[in-house]
Amino acid sequence: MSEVNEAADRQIVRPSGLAEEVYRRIRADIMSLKLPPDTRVSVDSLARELGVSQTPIREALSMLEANGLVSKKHFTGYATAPRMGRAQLDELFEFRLLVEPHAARKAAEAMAESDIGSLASGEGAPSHDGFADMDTEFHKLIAQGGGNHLIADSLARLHIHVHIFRSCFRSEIAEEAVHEHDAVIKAIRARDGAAAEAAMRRHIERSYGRLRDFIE
Amino acid sequence: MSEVNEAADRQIVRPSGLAEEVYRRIRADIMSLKLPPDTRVSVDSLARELGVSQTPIREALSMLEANGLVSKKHFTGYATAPRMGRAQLDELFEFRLLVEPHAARKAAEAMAESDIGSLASGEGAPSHDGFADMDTEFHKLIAQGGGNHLIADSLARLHIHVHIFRSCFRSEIAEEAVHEHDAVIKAIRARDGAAAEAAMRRHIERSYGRLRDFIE
DNA sequence: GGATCAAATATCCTATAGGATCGGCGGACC
DNA sequence: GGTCCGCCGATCCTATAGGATATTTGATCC
Repeated sequence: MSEVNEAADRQIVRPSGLAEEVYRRIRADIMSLKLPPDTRVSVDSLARELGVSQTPIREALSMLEANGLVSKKHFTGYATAPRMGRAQLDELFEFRLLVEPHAARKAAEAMAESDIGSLASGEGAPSHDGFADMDTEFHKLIAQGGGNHLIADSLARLHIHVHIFRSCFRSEIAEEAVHEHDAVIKAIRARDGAAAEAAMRRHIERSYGRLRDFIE
Repeated sequence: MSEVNEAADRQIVRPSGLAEEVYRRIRADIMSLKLPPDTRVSVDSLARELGVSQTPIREALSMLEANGLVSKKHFTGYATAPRMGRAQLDELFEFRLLVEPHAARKAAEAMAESDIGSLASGEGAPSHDGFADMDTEFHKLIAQGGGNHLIADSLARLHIHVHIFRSCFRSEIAEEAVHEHDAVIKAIRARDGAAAEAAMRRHIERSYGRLRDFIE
C-alpha cells in the first residue's frame, strides 16, 4: 500500500458494516429523486448495481421501511413511499409547528457558541440543491442545539420528507426563507429564547403556506 | 388440512412476511424483559429458537435498530439498548410533555365517539402487567385520537421505552395514575380541549416525578 | 371487441455453506 | 509478575440454490 493513502486509512478504517453504507446510498438516491416516489425497488437489481449481496440490501431496506421511506408489500417487493398528499403535509407541519419552535427556544438558551457560529441562513446559495442542503443543515443544527436527541431525530426524519416534497416541485429558492432564517439566527445569537421560538414558528408557518400552494 | 383450523385460516391468511412476525416477537420479548436491557442478542440463536432462517431475523433486528430498541456493533452482534439513564429520561419526558398534551387537546376535539367509549383508566387492573397494558392502550388511543399519524407513531415509539423502564423497577401500580387518567377521560368526554390538555400535562408531570425517584 | 382464464416471468422468501473478522484466553517471554 | 503474541470460539457477512407467490401477458371464448 502506498504511503499517500496511509494517512487516509488512519482516519477511517471503520467499515461499519455494508448495510449502513447501502442505507445511506439508497436514502441519498431517494432524496435526490434518483428514486422518485412510488417507484418499485428491486432487491437483486440493487444487489447487482451496488455489487454486494442481497443481505445488506434487505437490512438497509428494512431500516428505510422503519423510517417510512419505503414500504414493503408481501411477495410484491419494496417501493418508495408515495408523494405526500395534502393530509400528510398537514400532519407533518402540525408536528413541526409543535416541536421545532420549542427546539429553537432551547437552542437559544443552551446551544454551544461554536455551533452558533456554524449557523448560516443559506443566503447566496448557488443552486436549488445547495440551498436545500443549507436548509437541512440549518434545521439540523437548531434541533440538535436543544440537546434533546429524541427531538433532533424526529425532526431529522421529518425533514427528509419535506426535502423530497420540495424537490418534487422544483420549488424556487424562496428569498423569504433566507430572511426568516436570519431572524431565527439573530434571536439565537442574542440568546433570546422567546424571540427564537416566535421566529421559528413564523418561519414554519410561512414555509407551510409556500408548500401548500403546490398541492391541489 | 383439517376443517378445524380452516376457520382460523380464514381469520389470518395474511402471512405478511416472517420478518414482521419475528419483529413483533422480539419486541414483545424486550418489553416483557425476557430480553433485559444491555443483553447480547445472537442472530443464529434466535434463528434456532424460532425455527426460521437468519434472513428474517436480520430484517427484524434492523427494524428494531431503526426504532432504537437494539444496537448493532460491527462484528460483535446485536444487543438490546441499555436501560435509560437520567439524561434520557429527562429528554423523553420533555418530548412527551411537548407533544402529548397537544394530542389530548386534539383528541378531545376530534376523537370518534366509538373510540372514546374504549377509553379506560385502568382502574381495577388485576396485575402490574395488566395495568401496563391498559396504560399503553390509554395513551395510544388518545395519541391516535388527534388524527395525526406522525404524533401517534412518535409517542408509541417512546412509550415502549417508558414501559421497559417502569417494568425494570417493578413499579407499583400507581393509584394516582388511575385518577389522573380519569381526569383526562372526563375532559375528553366533555369535549373540553383545554381541560384535556391540562389534565394530560399534569398526568405526565406527575408520572415523571414518580419515575424520576427510581434513578440515582 | 371485450372478458376470462392459464401459462410465463419476475420477484421475493427461505435455507445452507463458506470466508472474514473481532474478542477472549492461555502460554511464552522479558 | 507483567506484558505480548498466537489460537479458538462466536459472530457477522457473503454467495448461491430452490420453493412460493403476485403480476403480467397472451390466447381463447362469448
